[in-house]
Amino acid sequence: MSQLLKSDFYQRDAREVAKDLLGCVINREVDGIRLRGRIVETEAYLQDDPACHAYKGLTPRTKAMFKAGGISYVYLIYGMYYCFNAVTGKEGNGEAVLIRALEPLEGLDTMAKLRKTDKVKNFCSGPGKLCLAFNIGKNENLKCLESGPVTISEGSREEEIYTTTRIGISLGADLPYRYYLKGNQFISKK
DNA sequence: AGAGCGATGGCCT
DNA sequence: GGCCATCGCTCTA
Repeated sequence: MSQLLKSDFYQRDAREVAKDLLGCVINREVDGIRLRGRIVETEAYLQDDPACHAYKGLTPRTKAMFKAGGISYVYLIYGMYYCFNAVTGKEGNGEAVLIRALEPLEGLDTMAKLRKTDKVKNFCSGPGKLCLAFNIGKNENLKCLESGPVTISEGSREEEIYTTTRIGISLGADLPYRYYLKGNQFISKK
């Protein structure tokens, strides 16, 4: 079993963490079954960035973002989907990395049930999809990424990193804060 | 392959 | 009351 990422990994600029998370592995247990997925697509959100939930300051929803890096920030979007973020930076900085897509590694049968599809490429190829596949919801908000219930461990990356603008936002749409692995089949969008 | 759109609920003004 | 860091279905081609 490879090493879990430590808090100092997360307590850096979200853009650096977003790139370094590519190739790392998310671990989760659902009904005694181990689920693992390799991170292949991320987006960085910074406090001085108008697309960031923390842009307007601390609110009940965004309090996780202002804590020290190394915990989760999970929120509900469009009334029906959750998005999973790794909080980054020092305490008091409102920033995080959105995990947008995973390459399924282990527990594919469970993912198929949770996603109600047999198409592996459709299991985790989007932020809402991967939360369904890993059964991540509001209970997983504000949790330590080293102790769980969701953890992230070191991985390997041989692919080149592509950098583009972020998906699904209007403000800050020109900022190049989206990162993904070149040629990977499990990203949400080219 | 791609555009359009409805579902659905919490947060914030 | 308006706005979403989305998804899957339908329609057109």
